[in-house]
Amino acid sequence: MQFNEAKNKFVQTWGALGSQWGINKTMAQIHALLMISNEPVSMEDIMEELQISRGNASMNIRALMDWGIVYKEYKAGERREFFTAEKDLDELAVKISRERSKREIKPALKVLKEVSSIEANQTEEERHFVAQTTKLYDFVLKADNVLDKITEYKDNWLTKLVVKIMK
Amino acid sequence: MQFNEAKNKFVQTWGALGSQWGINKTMAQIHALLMISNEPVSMEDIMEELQISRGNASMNIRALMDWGIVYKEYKAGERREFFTAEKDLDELAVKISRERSKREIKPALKVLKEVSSIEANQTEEERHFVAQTTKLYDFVLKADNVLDKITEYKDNWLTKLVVKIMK
DNA sequence: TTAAACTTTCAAAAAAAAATGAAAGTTAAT
DNA sequence: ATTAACTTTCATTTTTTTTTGAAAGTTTAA
Repeated sequence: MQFNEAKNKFVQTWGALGSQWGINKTMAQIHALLMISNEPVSMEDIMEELQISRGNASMNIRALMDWGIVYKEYKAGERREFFTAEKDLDELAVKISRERSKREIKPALKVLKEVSSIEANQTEEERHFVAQTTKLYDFVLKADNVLDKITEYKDNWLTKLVVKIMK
Repeated sequence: MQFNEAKNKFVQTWGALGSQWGINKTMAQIHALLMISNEPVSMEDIMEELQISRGNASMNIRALMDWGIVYKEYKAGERREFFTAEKDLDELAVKISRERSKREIKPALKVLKEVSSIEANQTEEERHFVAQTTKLYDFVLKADNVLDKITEYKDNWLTKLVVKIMK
């Protein structure tokens, strides 16, 4: 396989994986592109490489920066902006975990707490609802905390986790 | 909050959470509905409760069964089919992990292995590509293995994990 | 201060994903 | 073997999500 073919395949695959996990394809592709680039890339180059419009590029780069996994860089004597991705994978995974927890898990937990706290003990149906949503709340809360603890190790959290599990 | 309001809120929230993680809304909503139901539910009832068409209900129930988290049940003397969800949360999480690993992670790993194995050491750009995709392959493989190990505990894996991490 | 070089925004268009519903298929009781 | 009761399929429609591109906004150099 040639370099260009491999590069393209990687970008496409990362994009598809993103979609499957609820991240828009272009956003994942831009991230892929920056991940494998050894130097900062301009918006122009991203547009060119992925064949996307300026608006699309701008919005998705912004989204990646909001996630904290892409950084803006300036080159001396250059007017335009360049972008780089967080290349440390431990750090990348930590940031993605934290964001998803904040944006999606925490709000869901809030709702689970609410709905599991209703006064409803009249019917078997209602009792089951409360029991099940309570279990779910406990489970999700615990999972969220575990994730938090794991990613607190920061450097090499994955390796440290492997060690803990194997012992 | 009333029971019906809470039930509705839970179903909507579970549906939204599904979307954010790449699972179609209706599929997640059907799952939510079955999770909180204390007895098997007919397709008719699912359609009625979620206000969806027969085709939509049928296809998404099928998808949930393919995931192994919803089961078909027969009631004595009843012609039509009823459905129940896997209600054990440890088991549910294990099944979802296994499926996502099989469907998404494993194929991605295959591609990562391919693209990181190209003979490309001419330019700095090519060397960086190989280095980065190799790191990514190692990382994803390790993460996938960790997930596998954790879910092998089966019963109470989450609690057991908490214990391991705290020690 | 002007203007050129660049970025962002957002209404409209396009593309992708999901839902519908009627026809085809299946099952099981008589 | 027939038919009523039910489920599945899939071409078409609808909805949702994503993308475009032109106008507005911003920044910096002269």
